[in-house]
Amino acid sequence: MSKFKPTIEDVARAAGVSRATASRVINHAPGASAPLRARVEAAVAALGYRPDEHARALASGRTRAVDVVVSGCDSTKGWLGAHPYFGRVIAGMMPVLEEASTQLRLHAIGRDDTAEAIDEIAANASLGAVLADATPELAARFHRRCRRVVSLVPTAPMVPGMAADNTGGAYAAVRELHRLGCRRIAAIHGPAVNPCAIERRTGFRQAIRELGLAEVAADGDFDLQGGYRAAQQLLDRHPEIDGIFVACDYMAAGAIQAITAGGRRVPDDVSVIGFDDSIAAVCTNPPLTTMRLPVEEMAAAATRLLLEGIPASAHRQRFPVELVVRESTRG
Amino acid sequence: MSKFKPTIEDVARAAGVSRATASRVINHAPGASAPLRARVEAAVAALGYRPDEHARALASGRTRAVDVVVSGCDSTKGWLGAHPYFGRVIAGMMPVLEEASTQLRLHAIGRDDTAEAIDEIAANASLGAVLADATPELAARFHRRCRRVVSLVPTAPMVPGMAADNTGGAYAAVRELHRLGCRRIAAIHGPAVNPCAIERRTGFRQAIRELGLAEVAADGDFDLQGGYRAAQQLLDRHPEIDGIFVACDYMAAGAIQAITAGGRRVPDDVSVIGFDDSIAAVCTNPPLTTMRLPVEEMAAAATRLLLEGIPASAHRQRFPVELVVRESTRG
DNA sequence: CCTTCTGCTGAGAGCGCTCTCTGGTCTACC
DNA sequence: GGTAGACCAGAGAGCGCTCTCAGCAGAAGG
Repeated sequence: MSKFKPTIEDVARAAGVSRATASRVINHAPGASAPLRARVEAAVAALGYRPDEHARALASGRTRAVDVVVSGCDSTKGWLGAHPYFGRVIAGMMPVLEEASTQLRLHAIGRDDTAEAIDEIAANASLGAVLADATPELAARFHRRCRRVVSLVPTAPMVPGMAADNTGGAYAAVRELHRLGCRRIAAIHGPAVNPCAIERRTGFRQAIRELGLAEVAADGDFDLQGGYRAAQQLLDRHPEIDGIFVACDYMAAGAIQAITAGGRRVPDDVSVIGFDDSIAAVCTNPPLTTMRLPVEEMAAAATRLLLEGIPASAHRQRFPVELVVRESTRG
Repeated sequence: MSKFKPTIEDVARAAGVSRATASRVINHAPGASAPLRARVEAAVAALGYRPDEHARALASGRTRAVDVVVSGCDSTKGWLGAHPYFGRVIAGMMPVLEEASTQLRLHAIGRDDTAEAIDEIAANASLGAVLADATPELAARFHRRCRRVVSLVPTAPMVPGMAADNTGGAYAAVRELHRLGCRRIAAIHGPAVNPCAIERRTGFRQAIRELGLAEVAADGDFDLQGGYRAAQQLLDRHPEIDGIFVACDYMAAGAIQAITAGGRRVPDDVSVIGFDDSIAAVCTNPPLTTMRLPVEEMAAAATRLLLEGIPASAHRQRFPVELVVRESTRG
């Protein structure tokens, strides 16, 4: 209720020490004797003192804050709100930040005004930025400008990244469909420019080639409608298809709708494997067998890297992608 | 590339004016002549100057930042990451903040350490906080401590809120089911303590009573498994059910799975109406008819309120909830 | 007993900005 | 011509904090 906000000056006075000593105690810095330490701590508790982040940042040049950057917000309508991916990124970062009592600042930037946006983020030096879905070019630009940047999608080798094994995941998905007896396996790929989509495409191709199957594929846009249309088109042209690998659960949800709308059953007639293991995977009917993208783990690792300071060495960590069996593949 | 970060001092020097004048120009404050204004603006552009947020906040006592608070993060596993609601809140706020060049800080707080969390947020005075899912008690505590707070869920009358017409929405959903011919209408409600769930329950009851139908209902926990179990139990005990109102899309996805797993068809045997119009609604099979919660609009309005300063009058704005017809209700 | 070293502590100078307050110029009006 | 008023510019005092540096003990060593 009381409007009064105590400053470190107040704490120092209450404890009968100087501002410098109070600061030392509050920041757990060495060079303060036990008795004074205790006095200051008592004063902090008594006054309910909380350091002012801004003053601290100004004086020290460091900020207890991490930026999360979501790009491509204008191009895909409702991208940020609709796609389950971003919630997972944040959910993965939050506990790590919590523990380090660091703030999370969210930035949504469009395709065009990136320079402006980068400047803005760079201007308020945070501990660094997590790039949730940046293109390799954007990531490189960011890296050049800010240094402390970690990307969550595959990007140029010089910028640190936590990337999932998309290629291996797609490869494993196809092998799984094949193991279950599928012999006419098609793919619904993501946007041709998306780095993750590219890797998943590569993994799919590799598996198909190794298995000696014909490559049948259509493109979606990582959204539901795209999945629906692609599945429709695929089944239309290749009615013999008995398994579909879809590069993203959200598209897979659309694909399942298209398949059943076309009078076929999932998984009896067509098995479907998605990618991500997002909320979309559990909402479909039947629930989706999918390749789990460890988004939370990746985001947490990226955050830790930022918090600890990026070593010159650590670049491009790979995370395994695992099969999660549900009911869209025949048992 | 250049590590040099120009300060307002540099701008002033380059423009040949004092720091005060430079500040006036940069902040679009009155009291600077056109020629000087032009010189300062040129200097800003030439140097690539960006005001330091921290210094500005420290000096002025105001921050261009808005907090978003997500509570109940520890109680429900993966709540933040899994539930589509939060992404929509952020998506709604982002454009408004963008325009006002204001930052978005995200806070996830648990059920227990709320006092600590409130203090922390209050300490770094932002423009205010948007409470995404706070209980009425938490909202009241926040309001007492910070003043500038807007809740997105129904709450105590003294704390400003943007709330959807949950009651009316649930009422309308039941009327719609009835209009389509359903005569044995059941409900799957949300948690008994959740304010939104309570309102939806009220709306459901009111409609059922007016229609002279028997009240049949089960409880879920706003999650998929809860919806599944509730639907299973409902159909088990009341096989004659031909329509279900589910208080949240995510639960409805589970309900649809349970209904079809039990050998009935949606919508031929049982019509289902959800609530929210979240991503879950489009991923189900068939896609879900639902009551659209205008989350983005509510979040945007809340943000605007914070940005403009909350007038003493404006409390408890209500947003209409609209029917979105898809395929889980018989045509 | 004096010097050197170590370990605490406090004084004070900023960090980059805002904002009040003073002073100075220019127009308007008596 | 003198005074009031309006308007504009700059000086300077902070905002709350960090961090360097100097000072002053007391311990150790000669």
